[in-house]
Amino acid sequence: MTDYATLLNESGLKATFQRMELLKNIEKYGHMSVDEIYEKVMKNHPSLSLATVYKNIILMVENNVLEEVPIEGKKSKYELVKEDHIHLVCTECGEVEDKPRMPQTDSLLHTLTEGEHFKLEKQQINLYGICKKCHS
Amino acid sequence: MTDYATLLNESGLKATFQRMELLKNIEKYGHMSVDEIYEKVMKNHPSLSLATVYKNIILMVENNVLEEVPIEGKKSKYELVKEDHIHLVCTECGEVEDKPRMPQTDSLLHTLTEGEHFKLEKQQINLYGICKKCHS
DNA sequence: CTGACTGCAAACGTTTTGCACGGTA
DNA sequence: TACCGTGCAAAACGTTTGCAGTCAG
Repeated sequence: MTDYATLLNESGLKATFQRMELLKNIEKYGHMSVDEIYEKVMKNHPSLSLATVYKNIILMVENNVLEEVPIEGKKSKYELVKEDHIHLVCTECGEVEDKPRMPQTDSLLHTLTEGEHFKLEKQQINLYGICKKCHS
Repeated sequence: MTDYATLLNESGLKATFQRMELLKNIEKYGHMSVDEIYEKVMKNHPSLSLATVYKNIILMVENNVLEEVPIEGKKSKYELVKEDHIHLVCTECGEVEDKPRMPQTDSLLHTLTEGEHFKLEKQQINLYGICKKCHS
């Protein structure tokens, strides 16, 4: 789908096989922790080093290709950088689902920081609960 | 201020000196990471063990006395459980400030999960940016 | 008085680092 | 070809655990 090689190059990073595999899997599964990524990529590329995964995640976060999703009581997950959205986090199975952000939300949050001398850079909304699958 | 002994007992926990010191410091500073808590409490109680800090934070989170505040790229901070609010996180100095939550926000987020079969339990809003002090 | 809590030290898991080799541009 | 990226192993770090002694209820 996405052209990962171009994405990487435009972000100033070399397009190695390992990096493209990381991106492919993260896009496929949506949100993944470091070891989930490691396990998945290992299947097609068993010589992959966990150190490489760590180095590249840090690098791609710094270069705005990936974004960290910190989650209460669990290890952070990572997702491709995309337009602002909300996370539905299932407290049972740990799955994270994206929801589009309503425009009203945006203006509401901007209003909040106005007159606060707080230079807003980024918004992060996580809703915790039980997802469709687990709620039965 | 708050009667920590009562708070602890009502939560089913013994009111030890160490626990009350943790709570006193967390309330005083608002939001603290594990080692910030450890360092501060150590000053008045040098024999404190880091293991005790860990054990008690886990316990107090489980018993709804403390709440974890996960933050991008940093270690989680902990705060006293209180009514819903928004976090302003400074990306420069790391300080976290509370802002009261507007009622509209609440209904907006509830609306989002309606028809989603997502049983909403808890909302978490973090706004990242540069705070008053750092922005000069 | 008894079970729960503390401090210590060791164990454990996760993340980072240094280095020799290999691959991208 | 030059430099950046990879894999490996070791080191560093953060967190958890087990246990003997202590304390709150």
